[in-house]
Amino acid sequence: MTGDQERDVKRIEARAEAARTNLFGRMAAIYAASRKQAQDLLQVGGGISIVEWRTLWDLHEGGPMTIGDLALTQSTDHSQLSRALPQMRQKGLVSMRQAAQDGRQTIVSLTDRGREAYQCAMPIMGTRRACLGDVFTKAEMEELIGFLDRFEAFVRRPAKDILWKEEVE
Amino acid sequence: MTGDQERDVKRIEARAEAARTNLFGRMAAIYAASRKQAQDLLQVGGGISIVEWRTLWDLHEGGPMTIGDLALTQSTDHSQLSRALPQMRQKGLVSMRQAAQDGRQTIVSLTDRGREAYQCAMPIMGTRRACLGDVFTKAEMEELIGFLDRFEAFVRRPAKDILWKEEVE
DNA sequence: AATAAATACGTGACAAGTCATATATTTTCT
DNA sequence: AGAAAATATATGACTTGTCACGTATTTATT
Repeated sequence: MTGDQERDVKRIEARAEAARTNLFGRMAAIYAASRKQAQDLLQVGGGISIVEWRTLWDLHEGGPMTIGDLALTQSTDHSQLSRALPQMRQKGLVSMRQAAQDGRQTIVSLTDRGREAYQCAMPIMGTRRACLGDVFTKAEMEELIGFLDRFEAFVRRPAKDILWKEEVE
Repeated sequence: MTGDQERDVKRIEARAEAARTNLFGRMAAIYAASRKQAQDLLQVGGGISIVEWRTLWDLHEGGPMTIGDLALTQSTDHSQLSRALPQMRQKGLVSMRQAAQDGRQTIVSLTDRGREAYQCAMPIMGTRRACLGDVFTKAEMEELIGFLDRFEAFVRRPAKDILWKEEVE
């Protein structure tokens, strides 16, 4: 009974080591670290948020687009943009207008001030990508992206599929 | 002027395609999907949260440990555990007591009910890992983990390092 | 021994995601 | 044309993660 209540450092270390090879757990920690690094960098690059940076970048590269386009490009929920865009408009970074052809859509465009904000953050975020390019060769990066494609396909499977599949076997 | 205000579908599609090879952006979307899948599965496996599942699992494998041990094993902030553990104790899943050797520490242990909750969720989460094993060979998985080790080392670099490095070059 | 520094944990505030639901506008069907 | 279905966006509620700061306890220093 008492033995079960004891803290066993070796056993705990073994557990931590096992966790290192758990892809799901690793993704959580790695993404959290990646996000924090981006936030820190953007603090230097004009004090904008990650969502704002993505939006400036997408609008700069893709030109004016709807909120749905932005959500699709960023693989995120449109609600995140619904919340961020009014603030960005207030800061003068983007302009928004109802689409002429389809009144449900909102067309978002970069303003001059938005372009300035992009130019301010871009070198910093570009440096980051350049540094990442020193960590992986082109071939390795392609391989990693390929792995991630497969992993993403897996995690997008509905929970049902995963449970059913095992039942059948 | 008007041209700049037009939504250009081809250009937007090109932007979305470019985003596919952006590791940072991909990580965000993939982890979000992974988390959602885990939440859905845990809904079936006893209705526990991800933090609760991790904690049950770690305690089951690693035995009684401190809150700090749990945070380290899960590579997460201790605050997350500080919030989750009182609820878990209230549900009767874990017991907590002040460490004898060090009064600052709290030793967390699995209760019988906690073991039951683990046994309930484990088959489902185990099935998930088994299914992932069908997606990657052992060698591929090792390679992927190796890539992630390197990526993690990169995203854990302080923002300063990344900016300074480029200045020097 | 007394003080200073480090450590463990609790808690408030926030960012970035998710979903569900509501509303306005289009599109489709009869 | 009118009704029904689909779509685009807004919004509230929630989870998972971060940091900063406060307090209690332990360890180190003088």
